[in-house]
Amino acid sequence: MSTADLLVSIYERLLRAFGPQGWWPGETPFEVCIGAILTQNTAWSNVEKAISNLKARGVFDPDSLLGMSQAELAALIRPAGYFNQKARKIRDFLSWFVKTGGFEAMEGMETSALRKSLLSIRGIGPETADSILLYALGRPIFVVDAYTVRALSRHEIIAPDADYREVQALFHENLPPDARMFNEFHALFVRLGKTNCRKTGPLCDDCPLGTLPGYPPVV
DNA sequence: CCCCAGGCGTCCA
DNA sequence: TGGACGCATGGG
Repeated sequence: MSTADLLVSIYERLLRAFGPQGWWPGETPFEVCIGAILTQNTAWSNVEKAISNLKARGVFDPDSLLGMSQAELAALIRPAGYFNQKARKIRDFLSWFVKTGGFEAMEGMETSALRKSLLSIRGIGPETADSILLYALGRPIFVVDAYTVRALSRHEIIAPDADYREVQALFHENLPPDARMFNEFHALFVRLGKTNCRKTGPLCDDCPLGTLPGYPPVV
């Protein structure tokens, strides 16, 4: 079985097991950007609390958020954890966002150039940048996260210590650049990880991926 | 009490 | 380049 067929097979199994996930769990591209920063190494339930604090205050827009002090912002996003760091990250992102010209300007930028620009923002790393590209802007960029790496490595498709670029290349080089499919695929990895793919111990016997027997490690 | 969550920057070899 | 560490709340 080719690597491409293997990846498609995984996608189909996850989709059959869990159904469409309907990501991103936010209403607007702006909310995706803020959520992507807030969810860094943090449970989504905590991010929801932080975002609802901002909405309740009526400050969930670039100008209002930039208009308050970093300490005020930090207090509002406290439930999301790392609140001092994330307050600075949000401010740095929003400064960039305004300077760049907002979503209208971003739409006009080439994906690779936009990705580089996002990565130049302090606090925006590969996963956060790619989440914005895919889920806020609909670019065909595959998002790699801890769940993705864990699932793939536990099924011996990648090495446990494979780096971000390597894992992303596995998808980019073996699947058509379909943003809708990348969207659903990554969300399904998260869905899988939340219940079925523990860090250690035996593979779950009810794993939708089964044992995927006989596949040599790809990477 | 423990462990973990949809990372990232810094420091140091 | 890459491994260790700090950042922090809330849920199981």
